[in-house]
Amino acid sequence: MKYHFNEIEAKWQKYWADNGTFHASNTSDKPKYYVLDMFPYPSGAGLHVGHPLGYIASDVYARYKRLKGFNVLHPQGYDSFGLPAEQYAIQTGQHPATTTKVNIEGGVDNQGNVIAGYRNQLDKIGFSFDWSREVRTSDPAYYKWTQWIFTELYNAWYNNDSNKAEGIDTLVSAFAKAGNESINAVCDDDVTIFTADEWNAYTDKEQQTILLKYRLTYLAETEVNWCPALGTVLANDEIVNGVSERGGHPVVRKKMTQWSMRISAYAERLIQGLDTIDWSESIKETQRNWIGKSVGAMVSFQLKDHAEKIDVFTTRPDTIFGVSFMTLAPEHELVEKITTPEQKEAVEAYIEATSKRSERERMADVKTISGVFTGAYAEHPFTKEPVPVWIGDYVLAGYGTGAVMAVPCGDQRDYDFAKKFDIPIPNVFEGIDISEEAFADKAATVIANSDFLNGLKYKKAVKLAIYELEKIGAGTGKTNYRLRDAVFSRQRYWGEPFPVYYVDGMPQMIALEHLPVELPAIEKYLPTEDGAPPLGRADVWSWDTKTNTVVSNDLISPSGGDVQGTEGVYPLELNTMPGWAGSSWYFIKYMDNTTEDGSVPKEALDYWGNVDLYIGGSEHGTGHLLYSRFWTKFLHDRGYLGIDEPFQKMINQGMILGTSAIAYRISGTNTYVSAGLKNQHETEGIHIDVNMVNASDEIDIETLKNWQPQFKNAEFILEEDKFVVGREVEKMSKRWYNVVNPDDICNQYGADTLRMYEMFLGPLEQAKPWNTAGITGVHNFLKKLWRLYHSGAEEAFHATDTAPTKDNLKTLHKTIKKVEEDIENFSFNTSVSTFMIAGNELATQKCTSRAILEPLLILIAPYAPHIAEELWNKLGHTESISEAPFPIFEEKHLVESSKNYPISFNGKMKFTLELPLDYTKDQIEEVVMAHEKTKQYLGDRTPKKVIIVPGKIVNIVG
RNA sequence: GCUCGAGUGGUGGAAUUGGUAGACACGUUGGACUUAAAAUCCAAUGUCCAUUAGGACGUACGGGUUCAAGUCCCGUCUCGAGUACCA
Repeated sequence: MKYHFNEIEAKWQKYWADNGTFHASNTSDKPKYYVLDMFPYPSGAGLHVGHPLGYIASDVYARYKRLKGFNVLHPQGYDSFGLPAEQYAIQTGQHPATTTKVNIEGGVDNQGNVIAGYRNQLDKIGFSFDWSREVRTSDPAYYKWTQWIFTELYNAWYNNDSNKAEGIDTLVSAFAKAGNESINAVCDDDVTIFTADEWNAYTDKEQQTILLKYRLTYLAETEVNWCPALGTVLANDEIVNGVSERGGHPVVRKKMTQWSMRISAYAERLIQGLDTIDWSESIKETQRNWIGKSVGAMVSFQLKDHAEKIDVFTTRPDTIFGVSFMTLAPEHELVEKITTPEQKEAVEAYIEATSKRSERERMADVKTISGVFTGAYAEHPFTKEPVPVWIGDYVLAGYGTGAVMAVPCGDQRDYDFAKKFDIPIPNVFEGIDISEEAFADKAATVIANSDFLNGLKYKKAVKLAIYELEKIGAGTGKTNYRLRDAVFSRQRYWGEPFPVYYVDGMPQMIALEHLPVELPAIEKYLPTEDGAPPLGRADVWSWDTKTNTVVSNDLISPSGGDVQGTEGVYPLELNTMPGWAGSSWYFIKYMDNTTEDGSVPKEALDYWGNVDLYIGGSEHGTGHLLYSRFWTKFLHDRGYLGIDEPFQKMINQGMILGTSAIAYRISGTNTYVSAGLKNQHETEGIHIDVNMVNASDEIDIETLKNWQPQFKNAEFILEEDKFVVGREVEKMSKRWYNVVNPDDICNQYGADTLRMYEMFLGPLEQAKPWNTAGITGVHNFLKKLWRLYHSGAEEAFHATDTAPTKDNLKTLHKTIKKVEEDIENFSFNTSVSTFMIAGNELATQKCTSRAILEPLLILIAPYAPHIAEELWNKLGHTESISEAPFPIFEEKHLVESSKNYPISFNGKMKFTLELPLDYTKDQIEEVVMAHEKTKQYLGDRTPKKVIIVPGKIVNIVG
């Protein structure tokens, strides 16, 4: 009987769906295990073979954990809000909800494109997902809770004393009792001190304005990254090398009133938490860099002839006596005020010139040193000497205070600046030559020429400097973080609407019982003519506070302006939330998707806890993975979650690259040469579709001629009657014609082959090229496996109750041991090899024993579940193989009585010798030395030494 | 520039604690079966020298430690990823 994988796979996929085989229960005596994939954005292009790699790995692990007796939660869903659907909507006029649905469920869009649908593609691969828990972030039932979390963040502040987020009401009552002086909160820099009496005398609007400076999500005019091409603002992590991550469009700085998330409040806990989770060191390092913690001091320099002080942050307060000038960012607010009339022209010209340079130019051009003297002087806090104040664009407005105390002897940038403008470079290091470059080695620092710091090493000097600064009121120890608050508004349509309306310009939250606030219908998915976001086009987009519903804008008081809302109807927020909003908590929603109101009951939260294993790409290192951790910690603080970290262990799968096929065309002609002949001509490489090329890199000329018109009348120079193409490894992309569709692979070889081959390609975390040619190896293995169970007459199913032989048992148990170790270490590629070896050995042994064939199937089931189910069923089982227990390894079957010792001479293996394992060193030496081959290799030399490691090796030295 | 990771046959890769380098596959070559092809099966396959027996070399490069190094140490080169005036 032949291995009809298509029939078998369809049959078992249907069985799993019909029987709810992989439905996870929220109550179980078994230990829980939560395996999660980063959910996909359902794009119209569908999946290529690179996408399911991580899903296959997590599926193997999930299935393995089930066999090991765990209650496994393995859900899947869609991150279905986002830019591509909206861009497509702008182009085609289709509602993004429609195209998103087609992209997930399959169908034909109104452009006539046939879309396979993510769900259909995923189903073909045979994943053990519990689809009853599916989430879609664009589903109102889902984003209701995204909106709710937003309101919770709004109604919270961060108390540094308790080191957690608290309800805003505790802050309000503290203000009413004692003002804000003793409040130790994370808040905006510009809050002023007020007393309880002052607070109580403020109008409601004044109070609300102050509270916005404390809330964990807040409305503020901030300088944002505006991308004109996309018509929206972007978060820092959405910008790569000064251009937008999506599309590569230029980004400019612009002041706008936007919602922000006070993630900076969690900077320290986000760093500390990394020590408690099992993630790769590289991604932890990425997060640490992004958060950018630096410990140092704030120092104030009093300006001469001005009341203001310049505050600077420094990590080297120990070098304070080395300060010979200060530099402000050109955008610094004091620049205008302190510039002297003589310098005014030069300063203004400089500011003008730098503001014209884009972020990108500034980054590309680090070498050029530029700056201008303001004419102003500050006073050194200790020496009282005048310190000239310069401006320079090497100081960034966005980091620290936008000003630095320049210590040219200890900082290369300050050094270069001082050299260029002939500013003195006082040396504050003992025994260090600074005539060539600055000296920045903290460990080797001994301070000199620095009054009370003389002779001290780095650590002590820092401590003493801070102590003295505090004593004279000129500074204090401070830890600074690079992490900025995250802008949370997007001027887009296809995102979560904010549950916010405005009364007299002040934001008001819509209560949970009235959520979700659903996206309104609009005509066109573009900004309005006067520049408002797309939601500005909605006619029914106002909040009626009497009915708590969204109503027509016409119901806002017709007089408009300041007296809006006289009817209790107010305008709703026009921005939507960013792409990362929905993905910041989706792993929680999977824990229960059955409740009427969509809430996740506490029992489910407590039972599943955090994700035990998270698999996904490392490209989300500074976005999704940071925001999810932030929201988890926040929800933890507010008592909604018991866990403090969302993802306990994470594995980042490597990218699967395409192996492009290149045909070589002789330059200036329409003649193509086979790859072996290309060096005889001047040629250019033309990408051709990899799906037309066979395993030997040959292509049929007729196929190529029919592929694209340009080949129709082309000439071909063959070698040995064959036309061979070149190969190149590059990113899998339509552009290079190297995309391989998993559906095609499933049809031609089967899902089990696809699954095993993806695992066989190489280590999970490593980037590796896909080459369909190699798939026959894995496919042949599955065919061999099938024959192992069909050894009867006419290849009918055949399994016997005969006792297994010693060799059978040895093969089986060796396999159990290796496969179990491999899965635990996520070394899936080596376990596929192990199966092949086991298959080959058992075939050689002509094993038909049920006692071997049954456990073998269980081992293979996580990798090739369909064939395993089919054979398991044929063996007489009525339950799914996923209910079976994982076989137990027994050492006794592997115990050997002898070892094939390698015999080396001076470390080089020359021959092997089979010897009993219970031989002592002396016995081994005796046999080896007496062996004729030893004498042959030794010749007339006398061995100096014989190294014997029993059970391992013999090495004869001499 | 800095941080991290990686360099092993024609190709993907294996070697988990220093102990037989190249498992398992792909590809290639030869053979069996077949009218033929496909499928299947068998054998060979790191490089070089040699008719064989066998020998030499070999894990990016140069050193070192060790009886023994792909593995440990020092230096160099190349590639990839992240980050980039962070005070």
